[in-house]
Amino acid sequence: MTDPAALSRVLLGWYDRHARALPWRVPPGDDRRPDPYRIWLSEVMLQQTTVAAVKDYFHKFTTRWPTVGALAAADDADVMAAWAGLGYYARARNLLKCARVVTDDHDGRFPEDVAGLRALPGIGPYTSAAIAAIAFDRAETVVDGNVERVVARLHDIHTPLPAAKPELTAHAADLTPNERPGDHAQAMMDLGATICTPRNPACGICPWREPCMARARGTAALLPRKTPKKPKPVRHGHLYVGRVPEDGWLLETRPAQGLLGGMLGFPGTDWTESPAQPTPPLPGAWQQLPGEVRHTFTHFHLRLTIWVADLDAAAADTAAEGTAGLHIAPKLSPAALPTVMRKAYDLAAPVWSQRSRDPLAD
DNA sequence: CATTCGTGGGA
DNA sequence: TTCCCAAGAAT
Repeated sequence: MTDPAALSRVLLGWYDRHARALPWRVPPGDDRRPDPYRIWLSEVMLQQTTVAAVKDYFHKFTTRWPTVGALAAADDADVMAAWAGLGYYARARNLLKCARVVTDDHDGRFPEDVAGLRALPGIGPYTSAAIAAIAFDRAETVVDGNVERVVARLHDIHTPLPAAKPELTAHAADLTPNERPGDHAQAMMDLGATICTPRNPACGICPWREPCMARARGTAALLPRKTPKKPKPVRHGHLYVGRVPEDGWLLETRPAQGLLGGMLGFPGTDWTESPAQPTPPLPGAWQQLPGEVRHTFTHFHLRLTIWVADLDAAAADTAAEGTAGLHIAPKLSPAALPTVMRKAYDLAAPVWSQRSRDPLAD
């Protein structure tokens, strides 16, 4: 059974019985069409992100912004704050750009073809095919990490990624049916997520256990091969958590480009491999906290020294005006911070709650 | 083609 | 502790 049509038929049969229930999914057999806005939003959130991590954010976004038009009208800072903690913040910036293009230039409706979708901010080869297939039932081929793994095993392909990508894509395209292409795409990803997993694949209950070449040769768990990744260097920096009476905080909105771009955070030094000199963002009685904040990004480990100070409101306000993005916020919701900044908050905040219990402490 | 860009959970 | 990785896109 290596006929692609037969393979897809078997896969769809499995999907009809085992499709995962997901907040953005219309179950197989349900005649309703998915809402393209919800499919787009979920696919962007799911880029390099687990279903478990996405669920609460998806609910929060669709409740607060039920339509693409509502999202397009949102304030940038509100969307960035709502995305805080999910990571890859360029996605949130592009999400807003895309919502505004769709609203302003496409009459509030998403393009239904891959080319039109692909032209939108934050929508690449994977996401354009996913939206076209799932939301509009186009016979497009979706290739994500799951599909790469499933196809590499089905055909026992040992070429390492990313060099193997074209070959894997060709095989995936061969499997794509003209009937129910959206369900086929989701079935491929469900199979990879629940059966054909990276480690300990459950080959014994796989609907493709018979045709799978890697299972026959005992190589499934070794695939797909990947070129080794470079080690992560350690970077160091200083971060300054300043408080202003009564409930104010010294914060910065980071530049729109680069790491944590557009996100709220505490000011500090650059993060470099050789430890930098402490350099406060403005004058004050800065005190170094014991310990440090450790955080790992995609391509480096970070160790931050945290400094705290009580600042004079008027002086801080004046001084902050001299630096782009720096400002005094009347209050702070830690949930609006990216995780590395929330770690700094968690380390620094007890300093003041301790002082309020014991005013004589200094 | 290589690099940049987050985070949390699991082995 | 450390490593891997998860429905990738932009440059």
